[in-house]
Amino acid sequence: MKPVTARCDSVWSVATIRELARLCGVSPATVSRVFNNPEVVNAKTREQVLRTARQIGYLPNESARTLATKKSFMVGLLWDTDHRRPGWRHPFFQEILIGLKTALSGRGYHLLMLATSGEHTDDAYVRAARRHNLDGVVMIDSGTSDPSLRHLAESGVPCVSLDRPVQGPRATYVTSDNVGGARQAVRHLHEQGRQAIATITGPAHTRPGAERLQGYQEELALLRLPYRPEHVAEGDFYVTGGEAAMRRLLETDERPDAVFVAGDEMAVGALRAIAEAGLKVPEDIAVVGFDDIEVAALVPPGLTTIAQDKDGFGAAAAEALVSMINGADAPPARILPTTLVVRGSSTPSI
Amino acid sequence: MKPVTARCDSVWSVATIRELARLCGVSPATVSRVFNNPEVVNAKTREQVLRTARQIGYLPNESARTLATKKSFMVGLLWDTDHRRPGWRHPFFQEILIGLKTALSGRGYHLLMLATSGEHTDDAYVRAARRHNLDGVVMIDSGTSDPSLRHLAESGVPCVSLDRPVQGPRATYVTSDNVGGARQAVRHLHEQGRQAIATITGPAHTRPGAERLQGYQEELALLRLPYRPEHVAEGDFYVTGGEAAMRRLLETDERPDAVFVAGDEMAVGALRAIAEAGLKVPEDIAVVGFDDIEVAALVPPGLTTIAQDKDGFGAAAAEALVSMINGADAPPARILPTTLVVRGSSTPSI
DNA sequence: CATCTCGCTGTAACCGGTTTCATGGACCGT
DNA sequence: ACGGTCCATGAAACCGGTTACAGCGAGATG
Repeated sequence: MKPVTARCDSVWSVATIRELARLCGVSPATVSRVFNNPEVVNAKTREQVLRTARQIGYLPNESARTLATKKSFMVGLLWDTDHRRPGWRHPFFQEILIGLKTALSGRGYHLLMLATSGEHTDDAYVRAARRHNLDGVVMIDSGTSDPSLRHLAESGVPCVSLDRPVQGPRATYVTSDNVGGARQAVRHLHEQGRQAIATITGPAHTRPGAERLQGYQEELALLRLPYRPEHVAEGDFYVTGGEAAMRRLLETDERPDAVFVAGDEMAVGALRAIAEAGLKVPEDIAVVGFDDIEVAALVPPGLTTIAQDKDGFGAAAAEALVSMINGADAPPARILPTTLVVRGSSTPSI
Repeated sequence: MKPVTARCDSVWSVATIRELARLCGVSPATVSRVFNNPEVVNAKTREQVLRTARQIGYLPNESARTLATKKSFMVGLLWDTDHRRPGWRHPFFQEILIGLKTALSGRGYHLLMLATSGEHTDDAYVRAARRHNLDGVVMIDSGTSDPSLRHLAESGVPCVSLDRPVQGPRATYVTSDNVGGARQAVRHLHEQGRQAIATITGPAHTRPGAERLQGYQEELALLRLPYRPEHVAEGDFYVTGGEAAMRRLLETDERPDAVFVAGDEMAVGALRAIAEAGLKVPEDIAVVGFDDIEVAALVPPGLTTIAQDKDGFGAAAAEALVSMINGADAPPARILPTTLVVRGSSTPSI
């Protein structure tokens, strides 16, 4: 017997359905119908049941309900915030989370942030998800081992992944138009008269990192600007990585006069490195970030950035998930458009 | 019949305990024991059951388990992120959330972010919490109506509230030493030679708002500095409120040479208002914030601030909760110490 | 009046676990 | 050979809902 086991003799969930039924002089089945199919039960009985239920504070037990119906009205969030992998302990996802919660909440679904209960195996999350009869799953940073996740996605559970493609009968993903956004950024810098446009990328193995680099390259080509490998520095999506990457860029033979940074956190680091080098933004170097997280607006001179539709992420994820839960096939991936937000870091006029 | 109801014919939760039992030629009871009291079952049978379980991918159904044991290993998060009340859609709580999740996760508890399922009554959260056999509850911004929350707290469910006192047999709260922190801030400003120290407070009806004001007043008195009501401006804990409040302070007859701002978000707004007025930080006005959220380090010239122990919040909340879940009485409130973090906004030397 | 329909309700099985209690056998000492 | 422990296990009730199916009475129809 585990010593941890608790004694919880509280008034937690008082009345059962049978008790309520007895008080009303009806059968449990009728009470159940009052709550699930109100229209099939006689108006008079229905009222009486509802009244009595209110009086004794009856609340249906969701575990029992889930057991019987196999619907939990819970959506799992697979998000490694701890251990080894840096995960995405990133402000962007924190900002998304609330939107996601709100969107799901509005559709009647709870959001379960799963624990791995100590067992740090690769599929701990997946196992936890399956145990709980989750109606669906949202995955943030599916850095979690691909095999087990694929297993999850392929098992038919509705899955929505953020920023990373998944395959499965009921799986889809939502992401921003990273390529297009990067191109917007480069084009904007070019329109400001910049010629030597460098970039700081995310880790190459991440999807957004790769796509934003691709957009950068595409737009350079389109604008017939030369592509210089030494003007590409890889960061880590965080401030320090951006700072380090910027320093490297500043040491190159031909110093860039603009830099597209594939994440606002890194852009803040870049700003810092530039200031440290005694250079001015935007006069000496223009900077454009990506994400439009809160700091972007707050850090002087104001960070021009490619805004991701953060509320859109949550909304799109919730919508796709719920439609699949209701039996629809997996909708195509949602690629959310990005918006250029011009602030002081790219144009002197502001 | 609701049209929303879904068809989920997937391989979700395949095998039942009886099936596994049959395959092993034992009774369901034995299988159950293998997972819950491994030591009481014969080593040989145990191994065989475990092996077979692995083979067929058996996973116990948590709903059934919860139904039988009344333990869900889930902790509810009561957090109004949406509707009317501005709630605390605040970066500080986003930063805390991850710590909380991690701390609970490490102790084997899942975190359930409850939906109010459309019914925007005051006790929607409370009702939702009770239905789910939650082992405990964490409340962020208990702006949710006091009566229903009190009901919850008094019903014996382990409750931990953040930043707001609660009463109940199994209820406690964790908060920062707001009074002490505010005093640190004022003292620090005084040590920098400032004499006219103003303050921007949080909304008066919030606990942290009130306490930080109190600390400000106490320390002024201790330092024998005059208390001027016109040097107290109320903000809303967000950037815009801080900005507006600062403008008001700048219009007062005797312009302050320092300001203690009861929240970093507001402090950023204050910095902006000061810059707008053509004044310099820290030369003309020194600024000290509260929270030490991420922006504090990033906004020039660096915001001196009173750091709250964000990881400590999550850890303390999880610890208190779990101890109560395990049957302990409510531990006394945890008042976390704050730390002065000196950056450029209060001292020219840095 | 017999029968058919329809609206409402009850009976009972079931969802998938846990747990109490009883039991059977092995082993021990006398 | 016998009674007493102890260990390992099984039978069955239970947790609190849902739901297929059957039944019943009232009103409509032939």
